[in-house]
Amino acid sequence: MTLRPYFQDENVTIYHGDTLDVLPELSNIGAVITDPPYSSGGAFRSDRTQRTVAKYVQSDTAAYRPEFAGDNRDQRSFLAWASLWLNAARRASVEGAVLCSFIDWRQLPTLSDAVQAGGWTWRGVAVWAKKGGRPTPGRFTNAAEYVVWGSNGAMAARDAYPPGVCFASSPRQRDHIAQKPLEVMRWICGIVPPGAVILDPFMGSGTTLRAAADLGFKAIGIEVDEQYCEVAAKRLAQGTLF
Amino acid sequence: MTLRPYFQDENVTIYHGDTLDVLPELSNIGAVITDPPYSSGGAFRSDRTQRTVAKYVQSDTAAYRPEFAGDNRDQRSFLAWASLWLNAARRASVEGAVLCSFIDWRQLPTLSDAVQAGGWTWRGVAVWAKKGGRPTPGRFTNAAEYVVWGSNGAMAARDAYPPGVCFASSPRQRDHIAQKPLEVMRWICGIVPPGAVILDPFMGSGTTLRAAADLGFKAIGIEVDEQYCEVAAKRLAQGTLF
DNA sequence: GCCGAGAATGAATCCATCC
DNA sequence: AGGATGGATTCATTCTCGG
Repeated sequence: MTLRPYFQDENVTIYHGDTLDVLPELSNIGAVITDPPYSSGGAFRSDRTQRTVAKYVQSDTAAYRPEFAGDNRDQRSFLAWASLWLNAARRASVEGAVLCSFIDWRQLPTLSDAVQAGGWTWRGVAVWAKKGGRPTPGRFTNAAEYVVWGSNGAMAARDAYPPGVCFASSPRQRDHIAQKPLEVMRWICGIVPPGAVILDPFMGSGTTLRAAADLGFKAIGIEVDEQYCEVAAKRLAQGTLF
Repeated sequence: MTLRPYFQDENVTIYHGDTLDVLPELSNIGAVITDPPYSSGGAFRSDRTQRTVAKYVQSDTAAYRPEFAGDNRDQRSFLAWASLWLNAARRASVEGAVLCSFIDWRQLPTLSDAVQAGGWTWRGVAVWAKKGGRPTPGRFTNAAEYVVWGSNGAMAARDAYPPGVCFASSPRQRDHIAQKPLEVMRWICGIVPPGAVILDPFMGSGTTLRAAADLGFKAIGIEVDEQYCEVAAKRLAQGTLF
């Protein structure tokens, strides 16, 4: 297979395609930072298999945001699939590479299993504590997302001390339902060794690449949905910061 | 078996004994709030089986704090044991009772399994974000503990909206290595329906009972180690707040 | 420019209906 | 009976707008 980038400049490369097809073609990755589909959202299977907009977007008046793919797996299938891409991403990575994957509370245990099944050493959990968040009567407000992180074997010592918890609001203006704040992705990049190539196998609107490029890293993104490839390419070409 | 309290006043009862022996004698519990031994503290069995003081206390000049029991289980054994006490605690609980158990990142997935194996409905994860925390070079600072929470069947609706993240420092002065801040236990009590009896099956130095009593709840504590029964009884008798 | 009031929004959850 | 659908609910934070 020969890969042709959807977009490329001196720092950033975007591939349009399924992650499991593209990953085997890559190598020399120093850090995998990503926000995969959670396949979450509700106690019942019928809730989880809704469209992503129905599951995750509450307001009718919210600006239109398109669906995203791959968010309808059941628990066992999510584990198997996550183990696959995590293993493929590790094989593309150098010894000592870092992995950071976002997840919600419901899939955190399953993802931690998948990380280890994929051959990574699980090293901890970091927390994005959201300001705001939707309250539910009589329950704890669901106000955090989690970053399961680890490494491909031993990690080199390094003089950096990224905090374990980041307080930040969801971005007001978004191209993707699950878009992360730039501030949060910059925080995660604090774990990356200088000079490492950063890979996001579920690029979405490209916040990881934007943060990586801003911080002087080279970065590669993979995205299955062409409309998000376009959004990300525009964002990176324009240097839009939000 | 007849239970004789180690300590009792109008709001609080302490039983000295193994939780698995005492729980079958209890009933009418409205909330289980506890901080069990994590059996964590290292990637290897030889790390986990150190004495608790060696594992968790780094400073030589720290005031002497006694060992605590039940912290040496491996992963599978932890799951089996946690499922046992969680099930026993649920059997002592009323329909709709709430469960909150502290845990660290390493055992969070296992505890979430045990909660469900014990018959509780898993409803989420709340976060205690610690101020400070010990930085490690090149890693995310391990600066959070987690509260796996759920209920015994359906929960009654209630007009309360406890936050999902609590930001608080570890107590300066501690009688127990794993002692939680009173502020954190008060926060957790925000999920408890008015009038519920609160149970802590791993009482330790009694912070849960102290917070519960301060907020007007009746509370029951179980502790296997007599010296902690004494510490907690003193704390509750004196009304010491820290 | 600053401040205060009003409005919008969030990877949500539950439950009654409908098929 | 069980899956799918749709509506109601909630508050901290942030944004907008006017004075």
